[in-house]
Amino acid sequence: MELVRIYQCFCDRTRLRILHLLTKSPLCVCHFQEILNEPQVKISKHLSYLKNRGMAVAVREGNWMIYSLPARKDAELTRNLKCLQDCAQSDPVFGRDLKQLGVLQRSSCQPAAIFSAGTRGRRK
Amino acid sequence: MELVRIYQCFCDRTRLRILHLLTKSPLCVCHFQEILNEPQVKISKHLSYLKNRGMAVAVREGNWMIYSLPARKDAELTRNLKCLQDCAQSDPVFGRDLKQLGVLQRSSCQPAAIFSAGTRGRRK
DNA sequence: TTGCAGTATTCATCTAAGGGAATATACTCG
DNA sequence: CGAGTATATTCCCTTAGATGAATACTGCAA
Repeated sequence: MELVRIYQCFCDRTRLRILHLLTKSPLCVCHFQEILNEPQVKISKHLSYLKNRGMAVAVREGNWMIYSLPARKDAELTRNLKCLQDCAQSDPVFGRDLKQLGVLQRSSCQPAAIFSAGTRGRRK
Repeated sequence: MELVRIYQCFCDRTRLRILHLLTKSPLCVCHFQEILNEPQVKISKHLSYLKNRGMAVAVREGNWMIYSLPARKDAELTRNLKCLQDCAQSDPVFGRDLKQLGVLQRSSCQPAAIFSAGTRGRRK
């Protein structure tokens, strides 16, 4: 029952915000810290949790660890991520996260891998 | 964050099977026992869990307690139940549950409320 | 090398949850 | 009423998970 593992990843508020952000862009740990305004250990552990369950992959870029969604997602995950994105539109928390994400992406330092892995975008 | 509550209900295998069955028909506790082949206490507790979180409602019909999905579901729940149904098609566990459900519905005793509340069907 | 930034891990604590045995409750029928 | 059926609850145990403080690790730059 693969599905249960997905929902286990979805069933924590912090992880849900992380996953939602990941549907938009790969991000490094410190970005999550800023956007979610949560301590480093908390973010790092939730990312580990996701990685251990195959819901996220990490690549190193210098000091940064860039997390993203797995390149190949099975149908169940794809469907549920889509559903999450739909649902997120009606919850202000996710809206605020996206807004913060925009601010960050427009700001100074950006590991190159974020853009090579994800959205096209200007380097700083 | 209403969404998290939904995923908390979804993140256990037994509950997921229960919810999936409920998308098809209201059912009483003993039906879940038979279909899922799990002990009464286990079923009963998971149903309580769902009820306490507004994911199920119960009405008494004589000795039976008939559980069903709430009549009014918000958009998030509706979307996720739909997603669950889609995903369920690719997992044999859910398929077997549905088959068992069919057997039960064709068999002898049926509390009236199951049909008044849910699928049209012949009373025994 | 040293120092530092970014990240991960360890240790400890607390709480929620899952599970089962036994018991209690609610209702029906005779 | 008493017996039986269906369901809920209590008690107990065990484990997973969430969190934070402190510490360790990793790679870069001077």
